[in-house]
Amino acid sequence: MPEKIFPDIIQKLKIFSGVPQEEYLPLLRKGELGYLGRGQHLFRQGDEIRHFFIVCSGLMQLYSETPEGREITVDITTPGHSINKAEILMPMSKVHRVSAKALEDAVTLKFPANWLKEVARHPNISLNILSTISQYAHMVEIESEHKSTMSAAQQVGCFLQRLCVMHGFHPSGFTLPYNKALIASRLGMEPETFSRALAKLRSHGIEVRDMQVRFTNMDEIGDYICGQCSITGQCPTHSRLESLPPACGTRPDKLERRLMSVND
Amino acid sequence: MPEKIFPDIIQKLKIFSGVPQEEYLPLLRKGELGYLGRGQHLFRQGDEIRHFFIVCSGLMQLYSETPEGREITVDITTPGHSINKAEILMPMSKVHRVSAKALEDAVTLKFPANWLKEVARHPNISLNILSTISQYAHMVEIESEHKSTMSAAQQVGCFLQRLCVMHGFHPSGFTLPYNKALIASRLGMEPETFSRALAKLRSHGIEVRDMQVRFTNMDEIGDYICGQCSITGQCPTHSRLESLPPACGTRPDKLERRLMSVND
DNA sequence: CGACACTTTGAAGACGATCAACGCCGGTGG
DNA sequence: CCACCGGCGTTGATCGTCTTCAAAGTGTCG
Repeated sequence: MPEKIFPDIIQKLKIFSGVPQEEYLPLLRKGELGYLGRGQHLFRQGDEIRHFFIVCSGLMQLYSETPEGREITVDITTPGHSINKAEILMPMSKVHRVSAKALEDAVTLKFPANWLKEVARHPNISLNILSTISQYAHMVEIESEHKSTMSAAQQVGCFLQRLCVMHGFHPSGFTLPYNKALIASRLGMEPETFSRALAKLRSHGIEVRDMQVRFTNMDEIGDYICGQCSITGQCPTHSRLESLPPACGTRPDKLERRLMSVND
Repeated sequence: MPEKIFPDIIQKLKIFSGVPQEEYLPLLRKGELGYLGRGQHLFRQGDEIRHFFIVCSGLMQLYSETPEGREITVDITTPGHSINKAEILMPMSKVHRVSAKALEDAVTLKFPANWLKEVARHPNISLNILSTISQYAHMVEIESEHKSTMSAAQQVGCFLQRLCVMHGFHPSGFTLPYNKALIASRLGMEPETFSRALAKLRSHGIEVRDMQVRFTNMDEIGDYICGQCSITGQCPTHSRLESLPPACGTRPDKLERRLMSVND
């Protein structure tokens, strides 16, 4: 009876949003609760894909390792999110491309892979899954873009703001939900670079001391995060942070090309 | 009657695979043919999302522009692929995040956005859409990872091999389907960097002269492209290219950490 | 032939990764 | 209670890679 143990989580599952409880509770009950200690793995890169998971409590880190031992954090999931949708629904992948590790004691609901394929035949649920995968793809695309266009400081600034929005924190003061080394790895940079980025951001209205984050210049933080960056409204990052020395200066010829392309 | 004009394309549409023709042809006929000259836009960054497209002929470039006029190529679609699935199925995005431009004269089938939402209620079609979006997300994720772990030369090598597989080219000699500047932009690097990367690759069994690509060392090119890189089989890139000077040397402490983590 | 787009090559500079060292803290054990 | 240790974060110095700027080579097309 997972809905008895984690009522708040279970009621807000995105993949079941809009589906009546009496319809999806029986489906959910087919899941098996699993308990993980901090540092334990849910699965590892290279393991066969057998299960679909919903995280009920605890943070999970999805990461991949290069042959040389470099570790890249692909995603960090919070309770209520699911793991493995995309891999299971992609016909030709049989093996996990990433490892999943508990960053703290965690509880998961585990389903056989086929369960998801069955459930996905349900039109409403299928649309929900489509929507979350699309959203994820969107986010990855944007971050990838940022990686080639923004300096480390800009990326960090953008990330902190997204963090604030997505977790519903208060911009004038919140605590980082995980440590800095992890965030750095999540952003594909070294801890040293991350640290130096924070230093640069202080003069731009983003203050981080220990684990405490504070955005000043609140007037610029409006509806939060633009289409460029993630969701809706105006983007404080792209306006505020552009005064940071950009990763690379603008090449005038590109600017010209852009202006010329207006009238084609 | 699009199926009369582009029979080969229409019969191989991924979103309809496994669905009987008599079922999807009526749906397809609701589409409207559109003709684009080279350089014309299908839509632009910031436009409202109104349509779903299937490319029937011609290459389309999806790209986004930063405020400074830098142009990032997000994707290049070949005939038979669709454009806009993810954006339409993501509830909160109302506006295109990227522009779509014809790289050559092109023909598209155009559907109202709602058409896709309707069609997606069809269980088979919905699974097909899920699968293609998952695959796309997967690819973006991998390339993003590559961006932080591989040198420019390694990325280019990896890309060329994927190109060869995905387009079904013969590894011992094929022609680049689009120019080098475009590939560079696709990989998020400058044309100069791309050019220098090709020079480095020559001593590693990948020869590119003008638009002609030739892989030597064929014995290493097996089933092509590993789970790390994209699809199935063995990955020539990760084995062959690791003798290239890596982007950054391996840090022994990380290697140790990795070896230690084997027994937890 | 000359204009133009594309590619290549060289030289300089900027940025991030790396290496090393230090400060800070919480926990452990004497 | 204090000394020691390991994990974490910061800072400084150095180095490699990619970007940038500049210039020259190649090809196509009018």
